[in-house]
Amino acid sequence: MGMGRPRAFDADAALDRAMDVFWRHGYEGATIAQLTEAMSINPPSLYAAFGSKEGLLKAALDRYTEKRDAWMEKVLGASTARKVAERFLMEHADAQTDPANPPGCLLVQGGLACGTGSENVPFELAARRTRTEDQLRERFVRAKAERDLGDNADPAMLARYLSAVTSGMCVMASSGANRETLREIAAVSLKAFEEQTKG
Amino acid sequence: MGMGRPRAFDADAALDRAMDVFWRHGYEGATIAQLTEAMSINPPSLYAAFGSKEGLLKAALDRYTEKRDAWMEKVLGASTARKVAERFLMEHADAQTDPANPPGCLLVQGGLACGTGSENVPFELAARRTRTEDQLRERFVRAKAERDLGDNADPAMLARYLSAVTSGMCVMASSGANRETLREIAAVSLKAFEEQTKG
DNA sequence: AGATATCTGTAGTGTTCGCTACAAATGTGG
DNA sequence: CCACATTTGTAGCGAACACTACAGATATCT
Repeated sequence: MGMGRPRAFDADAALDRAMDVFWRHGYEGATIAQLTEAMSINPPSLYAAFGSKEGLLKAALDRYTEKRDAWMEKVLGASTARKVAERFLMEHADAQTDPANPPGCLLVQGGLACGTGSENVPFELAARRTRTEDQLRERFVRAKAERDLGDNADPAMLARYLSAVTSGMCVMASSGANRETLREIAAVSLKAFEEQTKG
Repeated sequence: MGMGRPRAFDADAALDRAMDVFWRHGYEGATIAQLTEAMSINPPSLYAAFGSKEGLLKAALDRYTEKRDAWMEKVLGASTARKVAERFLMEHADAQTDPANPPGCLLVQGGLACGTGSENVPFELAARRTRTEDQLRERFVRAKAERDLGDNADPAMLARYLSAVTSGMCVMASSGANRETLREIAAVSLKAFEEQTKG
């Protein structure tokens, strides 16, 4: 028994192309025609590999999360909670205005509100955003144990605050805010973070 | 010559219904069938009154902006820049979790990224968001003239910061954040605002 | 080499989309 | 009461949507 004709395209490279389309047009705004053209494959290959449009999105999100985890490891590796916050905010400002990608972040631009039948998509994106928030919170819990953060610091609230600010930066980036503007917002937010860890 | 059969529905009430659908499902996720059903009219009435789906969105946004302007007048009427920021942030936390509306804000949930042919929609929403930011900035310029804010305060940056935070709160609200959570974020942001106006 | 299993490209499928033709209905002005 | 202008409901338009049947191509395993 044979093992069948091998796949002629690289799945990860194709997912990177799909990510770009979902990022630029949102889940519902992206059409199969645009996706297959960007991925340089035909519809049957897409459906054989990923099952459905939503399956393709999930696969693209998995790949996005992989990259993001590597990035977060670097951010969370900073020596203090304050430096973690600074890296997180500043690198977000840069990433969201990186000309190599559409503006903002796939987890926000992908779709906050979707039509009937795609209700799962916003949930899926929210779950990935929550993952980042959880990683931050756990890092701040550690900082508290290490006496880097004071006893009255609230790791969950600090993580939520940083998550909210970066989500807001996504919205600004999607309407054309430049890198300098986002960095200013990040700088103000960092001061808020510092204030919050003093009290 | 006669004046024709009069319209049998109230346009403003219909727009309120349409707003809700766009808000909940986004521009692209909202279908004409859902809109007409919510508005309790038939497609020809919709097209006679608003021209197209995009025309309906713009009309709904105009109505939304009207209400928002009234709301902003109240916010901007506070006696100091700090109180303006506090009202702006706290009332946003409440409005975005008001059970009378879908979570978040129409100007964000409506669609940050859209498909080919609807590129205008994100621009339209962004323009309305910018309006709010402009109103805040002008209020802070006034506060500076009144010696309420110091000479080194940056009205444009303060306005952008508040705008970014409330946009971020929209994203959190859309994924289920409750009122208390948003108020906490607002409180942290208010401290950042205060810090920024001291330096 | 031959049998088998999977992929690929062509060419569609049925459904839903935004939108509209048309005729009946309903008001105004003369 | 009559001509006219506009709206209303029914019914359906062409186009675009996500998705797939099918046949030929290309690999593996015996």
